[in-house]
Amino acid sequence: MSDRKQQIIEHAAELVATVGFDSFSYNDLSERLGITKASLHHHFPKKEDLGLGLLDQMIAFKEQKRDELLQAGETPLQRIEVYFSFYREMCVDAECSQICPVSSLQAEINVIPASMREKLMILDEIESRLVTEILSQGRELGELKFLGEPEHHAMMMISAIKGAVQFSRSHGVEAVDNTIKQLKYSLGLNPQ
Amino acid sequence: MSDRKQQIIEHAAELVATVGFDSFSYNDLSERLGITKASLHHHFPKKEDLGLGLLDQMIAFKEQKRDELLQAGETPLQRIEVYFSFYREMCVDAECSQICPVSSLQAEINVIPASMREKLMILDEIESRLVTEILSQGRELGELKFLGEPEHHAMMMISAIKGAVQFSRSHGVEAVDNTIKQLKYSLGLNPQ
DNA sequence: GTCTATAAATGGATAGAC
DNA sequence: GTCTATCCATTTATAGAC
Repeated sequence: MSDRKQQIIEHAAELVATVGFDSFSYNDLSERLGITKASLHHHFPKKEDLGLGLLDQMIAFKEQKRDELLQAGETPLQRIEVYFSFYREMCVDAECSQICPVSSLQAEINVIPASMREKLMILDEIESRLVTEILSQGRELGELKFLGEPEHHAMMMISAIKGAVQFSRSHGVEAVDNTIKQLKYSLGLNPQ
Repeated sequence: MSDRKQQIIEHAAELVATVGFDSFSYNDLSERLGITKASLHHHFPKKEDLGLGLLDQMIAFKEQKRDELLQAGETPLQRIEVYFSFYREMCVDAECSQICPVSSLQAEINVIPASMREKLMILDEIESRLVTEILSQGRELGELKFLGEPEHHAMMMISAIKGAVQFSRSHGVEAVDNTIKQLKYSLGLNPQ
């Protein structure tokens, strides 16, 4: 992947997280990058191509993060902390309020091309499996306590944390902080 | 409010829940209602006016639902069941997959007019207070068991259920069902 | 790879007749 | 209240020169 392509995708990622896929234009990218719209079309002929390129990148990034997290010598408890803080930083870091790009694309599911929907499902799968695995291991080791299937609890936690990030746009970071706190209770933890 | 205005708002609500505020056009509405774009502009000169009209309607609807729920002779436990089923039906009912219109607008927060953002916060407040109140009463009566502040647990629950509805677009209704199941555990309930 | 120029379609919005 | 007609800006996308 050329540097330029990479650069374009990075800005596209930011725009998806702030305004959504359908609401940003090649013109927005053109201004950010200082090149013309025509040049952008050279790299990604259709907006759909750009969307797919972005999703491929997101999949690679998520797989890498997952492998880092699972191969590091950390305990399930520490892993879940890292997972939480990833989302917490999402709403603090940016100048313009960002949400999880996956949430953003899910909200636009009836607007984005079908080809993008498929890749979106892959992304979901990776995260679901990751959290499910952490929860399973955590319960086996006695570090985490919860009732029901790890897979179901993972789904609830993922929904909650992503929903909270979206909510933080009107309620501030407290929405995320409080949600994380209660999710820790749901895992039998004491959120100090 | 004239019948026509009401009718327009209803279709706008559906479009916000399916494709989002920025992604539907007066042309979409025109086709659905069988009147021209110009006629739509007569009722709502700017799209922002339509958005505000819709939000006012949503606020009124939510206040009414809240009053019904709180004044009915039901227990907190039954009320929380009604609350859950409201969101569950959201992803089953529609021909085209819908999400909570509030979630949809939150995802577009950097795109919608500032005047709409204010009304969106009011909507959030109503729901937060409602769930907080149900949880408070439920714990006092011993029907519900959870640690931490009712307000914080409410925020987590709201984020989770709305996030799950959004997730159901790629994961099916099970995302919502499983999330509800685990949320019940978090309230000390046995989700049969 | 980047540019200028331009096409074709769509979006929000207005003027004025009926 | 609804229509036709029209305006202007924006958006996606292409052709072809450098």
